[in-house]
Amino acid sequence: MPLDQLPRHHGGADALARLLGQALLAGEWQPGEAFPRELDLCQHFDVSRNQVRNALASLTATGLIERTAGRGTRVCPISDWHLLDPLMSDWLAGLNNPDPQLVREIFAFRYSAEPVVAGLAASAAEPRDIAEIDRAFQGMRITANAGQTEQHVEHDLAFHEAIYRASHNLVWRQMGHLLRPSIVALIQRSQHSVATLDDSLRRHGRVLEAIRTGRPMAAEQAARDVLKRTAIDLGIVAEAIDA
Amino acid sequence: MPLDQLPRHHGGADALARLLGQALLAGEWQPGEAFPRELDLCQHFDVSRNQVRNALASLTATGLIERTAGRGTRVCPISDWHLLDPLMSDWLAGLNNPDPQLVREIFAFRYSAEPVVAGLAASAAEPRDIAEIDRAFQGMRITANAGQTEQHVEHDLAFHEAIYRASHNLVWRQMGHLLRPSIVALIQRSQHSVATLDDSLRRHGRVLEAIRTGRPMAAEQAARDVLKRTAIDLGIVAEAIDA
DNA sequence: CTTGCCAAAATGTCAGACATTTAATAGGCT
DNA sequence: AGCCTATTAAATGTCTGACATTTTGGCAAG
Repeated sequence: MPLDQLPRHHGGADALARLLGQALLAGEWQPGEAFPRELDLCQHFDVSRNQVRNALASLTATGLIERTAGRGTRVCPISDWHLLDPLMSDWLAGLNNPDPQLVREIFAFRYSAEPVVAGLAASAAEPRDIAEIDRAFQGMRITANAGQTEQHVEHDLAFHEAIYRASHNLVWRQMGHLLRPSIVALIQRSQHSVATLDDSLRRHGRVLEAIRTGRPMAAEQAARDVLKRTAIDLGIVAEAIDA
Repeated sequence: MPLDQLPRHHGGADALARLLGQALLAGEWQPGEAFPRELDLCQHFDVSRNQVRNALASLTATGLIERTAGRGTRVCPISDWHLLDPLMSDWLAGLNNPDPQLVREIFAFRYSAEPVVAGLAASAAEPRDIAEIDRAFQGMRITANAGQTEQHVEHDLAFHEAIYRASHNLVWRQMGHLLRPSIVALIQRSQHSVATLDDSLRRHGRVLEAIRTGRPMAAEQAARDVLKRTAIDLGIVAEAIDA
């Protein structure tokens, strides 16, 4: 609501869309509330109406706002947000402190979906896919120490995304986008001790092994185990539920 | 590629985006191929450059095309398409003869995902959700004869969408959009005899019952059975694999 | 109290000129 | 001949101002 509290921006319409989108994702406006008018945005950010309109078009496309001629611009309820839009995932991943509720929802999705995806991957993966997963895994191993969390996270991401790709299904592959916000939230919340990193690595390894040997059931279970570890690190569940 | 073969359109930029989007989905252009220039589109459809640019912006947002200044507009490969974008689902559902490959991919996704969703629904559904599913089911029952396929399909859609909603997960709910193209393709391909309709109805009923009584495992299995029936009707697998 | 009309305010649209980026091309130098 | 560079052409991107359309609310007449 307080437009004045938003920072100035640098860059084109995409940067503006990102700024406004992230403000909306952070809950700066309540659903149903009115969004600032075009001309106010022009004035505040000192950009042309063109750029504002382009940015607002992106926000409309992601279901964050709804615009009608004469009425104005209103903020949509969370249930209307297109969480699967890659743009949205990108904005979410760049958010400093995403809504915990949202993080939990996305994680709950992963917890139910990723075992299935791993199972499909175990059935459908070709040597090239396995090589890609393996490369990401080796990357995780090498960077599994305190000073390289940045690179470790990238390899972690690549690992999971490669599994989605290995499912060889167009729809599942699209969902790989959701991984980035989920995993980025992970590092922002958890302090990876050496012990948990080692444990996490071992569990990832079991997923890789199950996919490599083509055992869907084992892959499902292994993926579930990885996510149990992740749930603990995210602070979603208390420690020590599983073995 | 042959721009001249596209029909004239009536309506605004949204209608134009729909027209072009469906042409792309129908495979009128090969991936990597060049897309007509803005001014050519303006001339051919006799609309302003604004409308063309808005339409092309939608196509860009759905990952169908990629635009770069100076270079032009090129068609993206299928793997880049945002199949989960509601706009895309809408266009797909309105397509007369969608790419069989695409239909199969979407169905394969549903076959792996929907049992999980039904299981979640069995765990999380509240009375209101169950009432909604039940209402859709009764609608299917009433319209289960030859002359009312139109309404029957709508109730069928409502049934499955209600289950996605009953999962009470923001991400899964978004995926309900994919149902429409999938189910619309179903009626275009299969001639519902009275016997298959009755069978399909019985299987849907078992899903409802499992969700109502809160049995996730049973719901998973029942959902799988519904989709096996659907696979036969879609011509994806031969008859009579299951009981 | 209701109805109808008008005015204000917001988004949507148009037209034209201009800016920027990219690719191809022609030309000159070694 | 071959390579490097400057120029040109062609496409998308941007800006600006005016105008159109839709919605809402208020005001006045019935």
